[in-house]
Amino acid sequence: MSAPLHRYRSHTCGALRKNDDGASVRLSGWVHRVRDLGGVLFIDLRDHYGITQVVANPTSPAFKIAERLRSEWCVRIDGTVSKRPLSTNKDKQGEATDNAALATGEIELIAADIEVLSEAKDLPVPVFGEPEYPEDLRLQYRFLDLRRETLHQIIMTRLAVTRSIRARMHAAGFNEFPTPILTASSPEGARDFLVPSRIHPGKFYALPQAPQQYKQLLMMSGFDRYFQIAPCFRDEDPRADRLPGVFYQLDVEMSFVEQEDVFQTMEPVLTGVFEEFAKGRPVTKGWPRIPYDTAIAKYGSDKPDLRNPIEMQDVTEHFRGSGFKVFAGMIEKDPAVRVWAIPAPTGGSRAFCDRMNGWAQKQGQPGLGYVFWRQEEGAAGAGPIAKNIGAERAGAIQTQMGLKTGDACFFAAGNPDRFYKFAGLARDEIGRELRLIKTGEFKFCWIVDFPQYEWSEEDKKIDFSHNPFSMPQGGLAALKAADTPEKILALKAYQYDIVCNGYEIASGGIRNHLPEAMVLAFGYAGYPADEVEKRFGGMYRAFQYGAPPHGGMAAGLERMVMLLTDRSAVRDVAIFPMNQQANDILMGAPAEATPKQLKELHIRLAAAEKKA
RNA sequence: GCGGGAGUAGCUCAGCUGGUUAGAGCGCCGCCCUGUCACGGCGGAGGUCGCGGGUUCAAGUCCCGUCUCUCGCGCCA
Repeated sequence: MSAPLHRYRSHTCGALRKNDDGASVRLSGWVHRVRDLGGVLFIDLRDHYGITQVVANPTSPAFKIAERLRSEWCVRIDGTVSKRPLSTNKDKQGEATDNAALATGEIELIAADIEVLSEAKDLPVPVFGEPEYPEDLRLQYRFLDLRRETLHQIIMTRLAVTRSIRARMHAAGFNEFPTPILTASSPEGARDFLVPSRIHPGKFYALPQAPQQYKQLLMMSGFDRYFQIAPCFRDEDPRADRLPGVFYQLDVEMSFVEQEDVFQTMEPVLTGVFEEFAKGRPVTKGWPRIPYDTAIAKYGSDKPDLRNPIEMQDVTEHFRGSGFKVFAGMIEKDPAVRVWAIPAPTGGSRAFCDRMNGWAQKQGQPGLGYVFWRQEEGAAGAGPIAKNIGAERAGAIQTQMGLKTGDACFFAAGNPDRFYKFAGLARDEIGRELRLIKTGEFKFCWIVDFPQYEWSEEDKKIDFSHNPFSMPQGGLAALKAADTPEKILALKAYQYDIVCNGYEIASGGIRNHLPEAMVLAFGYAGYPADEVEKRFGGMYRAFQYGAPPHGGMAAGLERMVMLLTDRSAVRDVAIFPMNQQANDILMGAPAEATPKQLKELHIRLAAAEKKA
């Protein structure tokens, strides 16, 4: 030990072990916790790498300084490593998160000298422990929140996931391309964040909602396989699974591929990433491909949680002309009306059925009809619907659904276009209430064959249902053959989602790369050819010069990390998230601009004009 | 834009059909304590009950308005 000590540390707080016994070392870190016993004082010293217990004895000059230390002061401590004399803290079964066994638990540092590097005020949010703290306070003091063990580890997991994705994508022959952040507004989709131009008065850049057009242009440019962990900016209201402002996507595009090629390439990448970070939790091998229509019919959702075993069935025929006048009347009046049966294994009690009925009313529905089967009535079942439809129909439903005594079945009737969502919600609720959803695993599927178009009730016109850049199945020929609104609405797209545990984690498609097909496709949605050329000028032009068939997908990074780290909100896995009002309350954004800035940008605010 | 929930000490929350000086735990401060690791013991400070108005002899509590946060719907190609 003849070399001079480093100014701040010879080791990290996670490094020392019992074979370092007797060594003179220097540590720097934060005061995690102080336990002052009067005659002896313990400091848990923490840095990124771990925690080391420091002991200050009253005979040491360090003792006086140690008595002053408070939580989260930043200090440098010199001392001698010592095997712990009595109890160690290595194998302890830690209950509290902060008190899990320490890797350094067999040693401690006998303090000889302590230097206070910087003091900390009283903490608005504690770093020690995991108490509930309001989110706005945590966001305002994000730097303190990030020091906390759990959040610190979540962020490290996020970084590791990102690293793993990059390695796997590179190994699969992809290259990572950065794409512009200041770009043109895209007329479809979410609201843009706009950036005013100083050089061009009255004109605006837009932050990309996704690098969609750039990645397609890279395919036109002959690069073959693109990926990027790309920031995406969308000015929409957030949700628990949707970040306000910015989120990151694993964005992928490949040339000369069909849908199956994208599946074969990406499924192993994502399965690999999930298995790497799942900590033993099972991950679906060989993801089922579920057509969109099937998903709606069986699960009432295009992002079904497959951990929930409930599968719905169509039982319309059992209610047609039945004594249950509400449903029978609906079926009579509108041929599109279907009746969903939502089986509820083990849900066969009046109390449970009533509870579900109450739940449906809270959702704004008139109720949720049901039949439940118990010993007394046999197949005839019990409950108001059972009485109305009679024993024969009730028995037929029981047979079709494969239900046993002690089970129940709920019924939702309506036009599928609008009503499937409620059936899906009921399926979720029943699964949750009956604890049928197996936690601790990752159930993946592909949702395929999305419709290319849908009828927009609001605009009274046909519109793209998902991605306008997707190629319809059957390509140009199918587009040309769709000469009626019915045929247009029946077109399926090479468009797919990856769903895991009820979350849409990726979305993609095979793109429409033919200018003629693009004009046709947009035309059906009401966009004239000259507008397509104007709005998507760069891409439309590129399509004229030998566009390769191509396709890809984009996967939400935060959603994947959220699932892997068992969080229920994507905000937990973002490093510096904004709050639900899209405020960055740590940095104070958005903020007012100075008059000088506004003038340079040729912006006059209505409020300022009023004052003037 | 719409609907649900919340707002009482720095934090988590209690506070009954309106009724004397608004409480507890954690945190903070002080004192005691030589083997703790959620250390322990004793004491203390700390409140415009989100804000504004109203009803009442009396409002944390009831009514109206408003603000903030949060969850969901709309929206999210």
